[in-house]
Amino acid sequence: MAKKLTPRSQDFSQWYNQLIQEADLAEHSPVKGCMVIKPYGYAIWEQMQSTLDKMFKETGHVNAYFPLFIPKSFLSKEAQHVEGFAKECAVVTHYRLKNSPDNKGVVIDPEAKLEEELIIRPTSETIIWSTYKNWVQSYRDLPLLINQWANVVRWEMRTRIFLRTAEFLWQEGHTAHATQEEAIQETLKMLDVYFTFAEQYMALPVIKGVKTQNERFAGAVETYCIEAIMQDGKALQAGTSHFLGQNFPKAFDVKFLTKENKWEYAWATSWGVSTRLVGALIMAHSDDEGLILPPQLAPYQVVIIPIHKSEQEYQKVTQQCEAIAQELKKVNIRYKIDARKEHTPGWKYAEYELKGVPLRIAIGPRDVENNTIEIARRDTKTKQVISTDNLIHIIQNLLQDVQDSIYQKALHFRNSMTTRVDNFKDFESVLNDKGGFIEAHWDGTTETELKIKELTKATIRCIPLDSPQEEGRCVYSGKKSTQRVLFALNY
RNA sequence: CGGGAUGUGGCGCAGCCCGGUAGCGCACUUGCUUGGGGUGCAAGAGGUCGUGGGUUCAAAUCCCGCCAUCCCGACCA
Repeated sequence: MAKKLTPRSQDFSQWYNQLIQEADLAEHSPVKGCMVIKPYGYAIWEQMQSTLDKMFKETGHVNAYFPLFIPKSFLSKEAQHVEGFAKECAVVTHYRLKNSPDNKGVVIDPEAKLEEELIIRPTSETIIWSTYKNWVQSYRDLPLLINQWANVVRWEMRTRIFLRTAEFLWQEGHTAHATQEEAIQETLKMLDVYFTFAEQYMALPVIKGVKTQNERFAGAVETYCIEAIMQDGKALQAGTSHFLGQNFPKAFDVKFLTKENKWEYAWATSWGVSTRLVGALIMAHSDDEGLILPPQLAPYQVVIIPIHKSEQEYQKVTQQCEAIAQELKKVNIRYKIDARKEHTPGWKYAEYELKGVPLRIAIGPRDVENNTIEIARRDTKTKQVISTDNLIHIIQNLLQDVQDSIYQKALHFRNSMTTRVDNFKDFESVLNDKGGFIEAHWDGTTETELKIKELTKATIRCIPLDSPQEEGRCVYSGKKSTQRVLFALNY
């Protein structure tokens, strides 16, 4: 092996950065915090997109597109919201450039100053609710179930490729409902969609929970989330779903007439996941040899590599590769044949391991004669020679097996990295020595939460939805508590 | 946005302390060779030394500003 990644155990973030570079996922752009998503990285995002998009549509949502630019004044209509985002907004002030007087470039044309500055959306609640105002008049117009795929900009001080970039891609759902109950149901329904997507497609075990007041989305009444643990023991928020109450409808005056002919404000939700999920996928499953992708999201589920010496062998072997590919195609398995002559098979093995392709098929002259193939799993690095009889069935099973076993592996890891703690000394030592999720009692106050954060850098990732009621004492203050919450260091 | 480190061909690095006109490995091109775990040999091509100033006869090298990346902190998906 010529190329070696820095081992995870030695330097996790260096491993992460190198993996992204070597697997050809993304690279930095000249602007701080921005990334170029390269074709292979984007292909993973496209898999996520198409899966989620289908799930959104199955739950009754439709796509639309709202503009990138938001009038500055819109942002300030919801008090909490502006406070949350003001510090990280990019602002457009002019609409024209001109040649500089010394002819050495371009300068902003001072004549072309905008009357009202435009914010580049950090999220679209304001522009969307200002639009919904015109769309909602009667209870018959509700619910409004709209999603958009878009880019947003948040001017981050400290960036990390995929996990926190200044510009990122995401989807944001924005729904309007006639009743509070329906909006809450929608919020939870979409949380479930994210949960299913994470668990079944990303093979990523996640905890459903609700955010504390302190961690809540600016402008939300309640923020729900799914939280995952990464291989270095840090938590990552993988998706959020907000019940927005009537905050935005009131700020933007979105009212409707009920059956009883009375005016009421609509009830709102919003929910989103972003390209951050690509980072989550990398950090959850991959190893020191490279990426490990769950078959459900891998751009190629199977790579086929012909092995040959003479031209005659090449013809024979690639013909067999093509025949098998046709079978894969029939059952919608995503595949790639790499018949390039400029690289040896060994080189290609290493390459596709780096890129995390779940299954690798190698076919050589001996295989053609014997009607066999060699098939190797990326996750376990095991390989076997099997007959081409019943091949598709075996591959389908293997793909399912890889999907299941990387999920199980991640689940075992999370379980082993979840520690129940009942005093602050243990809290600190577990956090320092081991990391991961800490289940502990908390007295419910922001004051205690902030104090713990100040002392340990750990935050409350969520109050798990399925966490049982249990009498206890706050791990920090010793005050009474009825439920454990999840603490962790986080991305 | 504060503290620290770094920036030399696509990638990884040496050269900088002690100024004299840029080198190594991988990758790339061509040819032969090899091909079931990153083949081997030979010949080639490729660099505004992040960027803008300054010092100097002369700057990758010394000084200052800026930009970006990485790590730490404050902030945040």
